[in-house]
Amino acid sequence: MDMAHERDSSSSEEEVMAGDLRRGPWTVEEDILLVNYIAAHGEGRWNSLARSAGLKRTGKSCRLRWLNYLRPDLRRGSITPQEQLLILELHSRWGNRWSKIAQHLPGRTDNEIKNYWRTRVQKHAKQLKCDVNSQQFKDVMRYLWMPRLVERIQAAEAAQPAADTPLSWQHDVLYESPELPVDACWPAEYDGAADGQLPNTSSPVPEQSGTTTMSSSPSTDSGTGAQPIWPAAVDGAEWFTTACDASSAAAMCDTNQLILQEQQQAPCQLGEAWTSEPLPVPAGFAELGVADFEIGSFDVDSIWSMDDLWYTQPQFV
DNA sequence: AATTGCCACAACCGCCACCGA
DNA sequence: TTCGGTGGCGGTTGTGGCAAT
Repeated sequence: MDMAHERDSSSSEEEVMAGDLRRGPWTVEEDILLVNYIAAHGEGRWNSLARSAGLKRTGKSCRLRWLNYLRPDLRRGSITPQEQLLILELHSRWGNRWSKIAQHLPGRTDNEIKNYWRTRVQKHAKQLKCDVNSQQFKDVMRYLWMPRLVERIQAAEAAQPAADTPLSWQHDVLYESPELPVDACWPAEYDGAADGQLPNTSSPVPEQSGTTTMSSSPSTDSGTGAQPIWPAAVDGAEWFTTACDASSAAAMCDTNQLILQEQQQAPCQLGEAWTSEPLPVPAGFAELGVADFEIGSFDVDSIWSMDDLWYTQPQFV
């Protein structure tokens, strides 16, 4: 959306004046002022920047406008399936830590991700009549939406193979994550994974020692602390290995591995192809008709209620 | 054609942490 | 140690666009 740029700067009647400060939508002139000033003087010291640039805005407003809209490295356009998948995964790990999640989606802002979550994901949770943070909804994401997203990604990549696929940058942002020191968390089996080669899937991921910053990341979404979203029977990295690509799977394995170790669980086992050994998807999941969080793809009338799902497959919860 | 309701997104608000004086 | 300024973050609200009626 480009409301501010489409806005007639003279239509200021809805803009609120608070003292000498302007509020409401930004005008083209204000944007130009801000961009030019930052180009000449750089970011930071937002309050003084606002005054020096001649903007009748608060420093906060300038900062937000720059970070969320004017920054040149912003990635415009709708959230891709790859990004959706990453958001789901990272949110399952960190909860509503939007800025933290945004750090792993180049060009996306925390505001954008937050809006995506609220407008798409929470909407579907509401349609399913369950809490977005409930285990039920997380299972729907895990067993239904995320595999479907992966299928879409795979199909798109098969149709248009590229040297630097979206999943490659997804790997990059996870692999290069400052919280995931390479030496500490990137198993030797994954050497070359970034080039699209499959890891040595016959070897389990080496045991990791110590804790990481992951352990201190509070999870605000479930109240259960950091929980790997993957089922215990089949680890998430497996799931991701064959369903996505090797590099992303390895990165996912790394992060999940760290969490799993904290919980004294078995290390993730790479190798069994999720696509050849599918997860025991509960009966009814496949018929839900829920592809992803794209607008319009969700026909609430065609799906079962969450109660139906779990009452018919209670052993799967 | 007009109205209504929903959706997505930009922007704001309140709180908090950090930092320097 | 205290305090004010600043910036970051998550939650919430306001608004334009658009589809449905």
